[in-house]
Formats: sequence, C-alpha cells, structure tokens
Amino acid sequence: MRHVRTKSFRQNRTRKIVLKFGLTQSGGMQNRTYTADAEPGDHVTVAGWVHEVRDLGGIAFLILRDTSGKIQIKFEKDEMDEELVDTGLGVARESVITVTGAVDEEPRAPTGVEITPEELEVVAPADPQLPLDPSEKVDAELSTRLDNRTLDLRKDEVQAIFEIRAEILRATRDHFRKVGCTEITTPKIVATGTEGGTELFPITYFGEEAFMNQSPQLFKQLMAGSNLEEVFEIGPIFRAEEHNTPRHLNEATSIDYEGAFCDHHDAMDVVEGVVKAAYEAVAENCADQLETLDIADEFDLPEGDFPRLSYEEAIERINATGELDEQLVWGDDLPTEGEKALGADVGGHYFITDWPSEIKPFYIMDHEDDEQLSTGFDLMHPEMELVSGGQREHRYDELVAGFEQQGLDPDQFEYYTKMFKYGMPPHAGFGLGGERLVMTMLELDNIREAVLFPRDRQRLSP
RNA sequence: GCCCGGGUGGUGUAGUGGCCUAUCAUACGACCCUGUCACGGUCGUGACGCGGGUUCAAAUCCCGCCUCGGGCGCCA
Repeated sequence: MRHVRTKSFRQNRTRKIVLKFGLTQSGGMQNRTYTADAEPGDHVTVAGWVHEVRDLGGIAFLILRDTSGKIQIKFEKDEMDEELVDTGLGVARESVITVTGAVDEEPRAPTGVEITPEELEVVAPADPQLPLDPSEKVDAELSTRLDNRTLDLRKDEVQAIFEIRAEILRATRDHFRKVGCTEITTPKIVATGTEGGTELFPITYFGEEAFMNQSPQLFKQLMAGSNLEEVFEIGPIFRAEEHNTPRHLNEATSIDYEGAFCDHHDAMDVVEGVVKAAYEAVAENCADQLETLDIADEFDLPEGDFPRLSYEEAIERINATGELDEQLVWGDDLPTEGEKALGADVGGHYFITDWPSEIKPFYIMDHEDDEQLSTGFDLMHPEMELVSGGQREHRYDELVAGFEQQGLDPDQFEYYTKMFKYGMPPHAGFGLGGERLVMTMLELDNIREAVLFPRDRQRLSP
C-alpha cells in the first residue's frame, strides 16, 4: 500500500510514477528509486537535491527532493558512521546527492517514511549562496526567477505549471486527431509576412531579407486546399510588436487549425471542443498539480455551449455595463476595459462573431448578404482574447483584390494566391494562443509564468 | 510607440533631507540542542543600480543613463 503524504510534501503522483517506472536511467543509476516509490521494508538508492537540512543536535534530518516528491533522511549522530554524518550534514542546499539505505515506516516523518542512510554520495555540490530560494521561505521577483529558471523550476508550483502545460498540449493534439485533423509543421523563416512587414522580426537568409513568421496562417490555408483537408499545428509564432503587458509575448505558441469545407460555425465548434478537451484532461490527470497550485477547489470545467454574441450585441452589452466613459459605436475595436466589462458580465468563455469587415484581416470572408460584416470570430476568456478565427476568402479574384486594398503587393504573395486558382475549397480556421490558454486556466497573473524562457521586449536571454 | 511607478546585503523588504555606523525576515558562517517538518536559541558576515548636480548634510531632492514592473494602443 502506498503511504499517505502530508500536504507540505507532494501528494502521491501515481500516474507519473507509473509512466517513469521501469525506464532505464542513464548515468549509471539504473537502481535508483523515486522518492514517491520508496516503501517501508525496501532497501533503496534515492537520488535528488538537498531541499533542507534540519539539525536538532543529536539527531538531524535531511530532506531530499526529486521530481516525484520529497523524502526524509535521518541522521543519528551517536549511532552512525561519523564520516557519513559529516558528509550528509555538511552538504549545501540544492546539492545533488544519492543516498542508499533502508526505508522504514515512521509516523513522525513528513511522508510517513524515512530512510536511514548507509551510503551517501555528493554527486554535484551547490554553491551555498543561491540566487533564489527553491524552498520558498522568501519570494523572488519574476525577473530573478526567469534569470535562474532551473532553480525556479525546483519549486512545486512552478513544476506544476509546466506539467499542466504539457497535459494541455497533449490533450489538444489528441482532440484534433480525434476529429480527423493531420498535424503539420510549417516554416518559421519566411520571405513575406501575413499582413505586411511592420511587425515582423527581420533576419538575413543567405544574404536575402527574410522574416520570422508571425503566424502559420497562409501555409495552413494552402494545406486546406490539399488532400489533407483538415490540419492543425502547434508551434512558435514571432511578433515584433513593442508591447509591454502581462499577456503578450514576442515568441508565443500558437495552436492553429484550418479545415476545408468548413465555415466559421464549424471552426467555432472545433475550438470549443479543443478548449473543453484541455480543461477536461487537466481536471482528470492533473489533480495533484491543481492542488499544488491551490486552485483545485475552484477549478471548474466550462459548462454548456459557449455563448456566441454578435459584435453588435457585444458593444451593446458593454455600453449597458456603464463601465466605459465613452459609449462604443459600430466599427470601434473593443478596448481592453470593454473586454473585461463584457467578460465579467458573461462570466465564462464566449464568442464574439460577425465583426465589421474593416477591423478584421482581408483574408477573412465577408457574409454573403452583407459585405460590411465579416465571418471573423474571437473566442474570449472573461479576462482576455484567446482565439481569433473565421471563414477564409477562397475566391481568387476577391483575395487578390483584398491584398491590393490592404496596400500589399499580390505578386509578393504569389506562392500563396496562385494555389487559389487550382481548386481552393471554402475553408475556415483559427489560431489559439497556447500560453493564454495556460494562463487563463491556471489564473496566472503574468503570461511569462506560462513559458519556460519567455521572449519579451526586454528579455532575450536566457 | 505613448503614459505611470520602481531599483537598498545572496533573496525578499523597512526606510520622504540630519535620529542611517541603514530595519526586519530568510540565506550564509560559528556554537548549543535527540523527532524536526518554515525546527528552536546565541553570536557573527553581508546592501543604498551607474554617472553628474543641489545642500553644511542625500538611500531620501534634481538631471542623464542603465534596468525592472504596470497601464494604454495592438494583438494570440
């Protein structure tokens, strides 16, 4: 039977342990046991980091931490080898050690078990002066944490965020595949952007001007015209906007979808399914991590269908809240304050549909019966925009005219437009901000918390 | 891009012109302590982002630079 862990230590992490157990360890540690798997009566070798040493005099405790949790190592000074005790109690916090010894049931130990060491090896000593404190007795600022991300990831909460992020990506992929999509990857180095050159990072490509792609938009559309028909991509996008907010990154993860013979309603159905699948997977498989983040109690699955408000309804509702100093009129883009007022009013995820054509990109199709109205939609979380999508313009003449109206040279996009001459079906899709999904789901204050090594206006390293 | 607010020991902070030889916590070092679980106790080490200016006197006021965070715009 698995022992019960107290809340200050990691809960049982059965699923992860099962996945890892039996894997061959590299580095000559084939016999290593994860701390969460150490059972009374076992004789084990555990490997990990020195989380803390508590020396009470005649008896002392070393807390060893690994990916699965923590375990207590007991030192009784009068009864144990002096050199072993000196080594164990002299080792600096966060040093990597291996400990071999017997596991005993011990009600006074934090996890109900402790190891009496027979051998202890310092594998990699740590500098005693740490740039941040993984045991979290004192906070560190985000900037300090990002500069020392490896140490930051040794904290349970931070580890939990990235384990959940991985689960979200896994669930997202599974859902797309379940609905018949093929996963693709498209170039990140491109000759031209999606909507012009102003917000792209320029690079040099064998002496030629090139850019980091801001979106897989054009490529995924080309695949909607292929026999793949329905595709998705999870990959990086790059934006050179000099924004400085807690919800923008200059390198982000975009979860993109494009489907042939789909309209914007179909695309909304797909994205709704993806978002719900991500929430469900996290609820089902990340209970410990949610507990660690202290959001397990309020973690609600999105219920029912996401409301689909037209742009016109949206501005009316925003105006009705009275939160804005100036009333919005048709054609205005929604200010951040308005989005938040509407989000609070709706109280959950919702779509905004039927945007004015002029504030949506030219490749979004207009309604057949009203060319002022686009099929573009946004999926909103109460706090911010998560998704932008719509049905695409698949008619060659209209598409080329759209480029010209935007002041873009259609010749530069010929690689794209010409494929619309050879049978491009009606198609629709969306782009979902991966980090925003993580951030809103986990109630993170800053999007940088959702990325290992964020790229923002100020930060290029590490 | 515009606007606002910060930068004090390793980390996180207190400190609005003299009481600063700079507070507290934690870390680090030494010593005491046989069941801790943020162990406890005693002692100790360690800091005002950089440059210039105002003043008898600057961590504190002013200017420039560097740097961090937030709001807006725009977006995912």
